[in-house]
Amino acid sequence: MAIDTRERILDVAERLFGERGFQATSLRDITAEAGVNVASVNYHFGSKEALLAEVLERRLEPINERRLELLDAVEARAGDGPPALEAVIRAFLSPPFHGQRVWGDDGQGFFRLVGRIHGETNEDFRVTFVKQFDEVFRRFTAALHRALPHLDDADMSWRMLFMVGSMAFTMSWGPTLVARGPAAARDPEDVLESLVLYAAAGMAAPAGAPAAVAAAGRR
Amino acid sequence: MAIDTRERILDVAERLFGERGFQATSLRDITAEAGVNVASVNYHFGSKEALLAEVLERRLEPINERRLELLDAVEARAGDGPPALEAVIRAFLSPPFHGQRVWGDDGQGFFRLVGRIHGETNEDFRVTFVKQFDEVFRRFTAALHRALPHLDDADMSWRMLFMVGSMAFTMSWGPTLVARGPAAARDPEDVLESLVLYAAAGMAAPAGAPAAVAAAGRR
DNA sequence: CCGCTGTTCATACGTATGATTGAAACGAGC
DNA sequence: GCTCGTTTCAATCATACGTATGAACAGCGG
Repeated sequence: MAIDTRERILDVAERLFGERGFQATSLRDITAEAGVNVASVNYHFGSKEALLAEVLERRLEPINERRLELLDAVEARAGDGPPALEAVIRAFLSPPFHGQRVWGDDGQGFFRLVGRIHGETNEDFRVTFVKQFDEVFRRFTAALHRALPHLDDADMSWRMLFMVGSMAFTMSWGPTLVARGPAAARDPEDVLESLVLYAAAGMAAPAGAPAAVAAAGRR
Repeated sequence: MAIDTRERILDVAERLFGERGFQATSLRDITAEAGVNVASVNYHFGSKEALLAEVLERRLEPINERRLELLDAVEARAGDGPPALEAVIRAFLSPPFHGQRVWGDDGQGFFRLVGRIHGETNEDFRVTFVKQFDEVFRRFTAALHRALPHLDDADMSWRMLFMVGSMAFTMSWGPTLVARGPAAARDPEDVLESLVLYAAAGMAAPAGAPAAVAAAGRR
């Protein structure tokens, strides 16, 4: 049995949090499925919230590292000129799609959890969660600004939100879509490609006019 | 006091579900804040889940109705030709943004709830939730297919998922972004406009090639 | 063989939850 | 002003939760 209690807990927690959500998963569900004692979670992690934090960090850290690596490469390739938009976006979007079963009909685990986490937990946790992405966001915002000089700060913020939204939503609902798939079953790699094309086109769209102007000129 | 217990419960529930999430909000929180008895929820709605369903339906129904109305108008205007892409997308995206305070620094209520709901609750609830959109999805899928004949079914499904993701995410995180706003404070109408432009450009992006081909031709 | 350290265990604590009950209060219609 | 269906209420139910406790256990250096 006891290969590594800690690891077993993390694995099961990742899967269950992903399948049912954080609040809806009890420590007893986790420990029962992992074949360990209830107390072991608090022994190893301190609390349920701390367990969640660790589950996320275990995966997020390498992902964000990889994002920065890829961005470094893209920027190096671009030299002094603006980086290639599609390449920047691919650097941001691809890491979560790699290195793990993304939507095996069972687990999905982390993939789905990340999608889920965006909507869940309290405001405090959101802040903590966002902190993990601080550097990533700064770097990518700067790179995108160079690639898309026609966007002001506000436009850029919103469009990045749109992009992350598509990604998060795909993670959360992708498995559902694939399962009940209306002809949508596809390789994760293809979906990633689709997402990159979509985001790149959206990002590159002409800057929005203020509402008043847009309303006047709309039709 | 008792203007209408039912309505008071719905209002408070909408706000609290939006602020804290479904699971994290207890019936006692709701009833205390609404100034009604705990038992009244079960009396009027039957269960906590049924309350959530009613909260959603109360807002979603008019929104989806409005979507279809707008789509009717767009299609009528197009006659036999393909409908205007941007107009179709605006018909889909605009209704949730209208007719309510969208991100007053307090409430937000429903707006945020809708964003939240996508990540929460169990798989069963998701199915029920999706059902409400059956007709809307069918109609809009068809319209988009006419506007974008170069997309196959799979592409279309995924891109609609991307679009909905941007929308849901904007609803969920928009208030946070605006509050802690890095220069992003903007009129909801402007954000909607931004979102429409982004989605229209993304939707109209060239069809994705299968991964193998894309990988070969990527660089 | 001891005692130490890190881990696992069964079990219990206090609290909070969603739901239910049966009686009280209300209010429209006769 | 009484009646009867509807609505509200305080009180209670069983259950589930996250966490805490203290004993048992294993491995190992001495």
